[in-house]
Amino acid sequence: MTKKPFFITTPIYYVNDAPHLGSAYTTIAADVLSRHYRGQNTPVLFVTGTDEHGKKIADSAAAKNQKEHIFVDAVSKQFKATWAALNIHYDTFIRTTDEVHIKNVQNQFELLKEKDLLYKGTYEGLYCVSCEEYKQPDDLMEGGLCLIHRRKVEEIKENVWFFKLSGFATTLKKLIEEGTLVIEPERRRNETLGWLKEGLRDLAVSRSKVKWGIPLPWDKAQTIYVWADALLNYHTARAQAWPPDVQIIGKDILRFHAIIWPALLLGLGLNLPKKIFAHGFFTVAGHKMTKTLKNVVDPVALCKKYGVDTLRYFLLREFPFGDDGDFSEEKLQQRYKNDLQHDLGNLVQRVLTMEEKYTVKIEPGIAPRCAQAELHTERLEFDKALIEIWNLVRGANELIDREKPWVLSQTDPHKLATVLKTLHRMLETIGAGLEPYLPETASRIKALLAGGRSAEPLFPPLK
RNA sequence: CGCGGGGUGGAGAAGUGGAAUCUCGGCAGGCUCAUAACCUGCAGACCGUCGGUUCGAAUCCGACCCCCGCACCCA
Repeated sequence: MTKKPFFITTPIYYVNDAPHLGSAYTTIAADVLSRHYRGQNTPVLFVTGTDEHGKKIADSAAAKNQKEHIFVDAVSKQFKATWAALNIHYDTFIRTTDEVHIKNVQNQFELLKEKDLLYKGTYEGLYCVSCEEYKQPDDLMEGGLCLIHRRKVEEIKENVWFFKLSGFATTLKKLIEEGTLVIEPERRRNETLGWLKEGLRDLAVSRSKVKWGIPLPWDKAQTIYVWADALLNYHTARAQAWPPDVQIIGKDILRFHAIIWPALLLGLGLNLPKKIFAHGFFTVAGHKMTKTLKNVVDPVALCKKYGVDTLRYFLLREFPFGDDGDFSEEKLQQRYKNDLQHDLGNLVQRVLTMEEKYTVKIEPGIAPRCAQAELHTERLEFDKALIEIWNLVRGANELIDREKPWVLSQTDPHKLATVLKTLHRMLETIGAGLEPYLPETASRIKALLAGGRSAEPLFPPLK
């Protein structure tokens, strides 16, 4: 019997623009987790992808004078290229324009209808004819003017299909409280329970005015609401791994994943994901990262400048996954200089140099694992896992200073060999522990320890 | 209004009843195997405010002040 793969998902990313640091953050975290499990010989299903329907995307395509499918092909490709640049090893890349996904969404909607969970109702809202979309009262200027077009929004009604979300509040609350559906960090769980306590409203799950989307099978004039379409991607990708073990999301989309998504699954009679983990957000040099501020950070550019592993390290080390934090290139450089270049890079260099200089030959061994780090990784405490590994790095540096191999080489060759062997093993442990986080560095360390030479230091000084 | 989170040395954080910890930065010293790296030590916080519980509170309780997020745009 084959073991059910450990099923990890990221959200599928909306392709109305190129990938940015935030999507990279989520995806790197998922990659680290899946590399960790693969390293334990646990089969993994790691799914990511792109969300390609909806009016915003039709608009973005139109702005470029492109057909929708041409546009989404291009951006989706860009996401794949970004993940390749970031060393992300996913198993499945789902696109919501995939034929198999469209079929699946339509089938699931048929099923919801059969189960009497959909009904036709009236959606009312403030509509801007120029934007062709509904506005929230908060999004409007005084006098009910659309911010973008400065024209008065209209109160309109349309007939759409509703999902009976309201009926699931009690069940969801129970499932979350008893821990069947785990939501982490705890504050996000509390937040979700708070929403449930306030009660749920039924959800409009079709749109009569959005053309670029999946048609409702029985009412082809309407398309399926993009979030319902998008959430079902996880089910399309399921393989033999249902349900997901961990679904990593950003805190902004908690409501969709902690409420709408499980309600849909309950409605469909499917098992719920075991855990939903909502991570925090970056500010950029203290400011919210938004397109209007033009401070959106391009992860690929950072990789080119500092190396993939530097970016992966910084993002996961700088602050706890789940908390908010701040990104700045200065901070990234600090981390590079202190942690990677000086602590780790220099340590590897000095140990290898001593082995060579004092002609001590050390056979490759089986490195003890860093169990503490692994435990933290499984809890998605990536920063703590890295701190554990760096405690080993620091420990090795301290050991060198304490034992003074350069003295031992004159006085006690036997002890010298023992000390260098200990250090060598420590580096093996460090290298292995780093594999999920810094895969490139880990394999370079491994090669160096096995006797390979390299002219290029692990982390050269920044220019 | 309400709900959720948060306010700890110059900066960023850990710490949920019992000698205030870590990293960066600053200062001083040591070492020479090493990528001007590494190691050691020092200075620096009355833990948002006020009040309470307790032998004892950053940690529990109450009030208040300030910051951030909150339903179909967004990792």
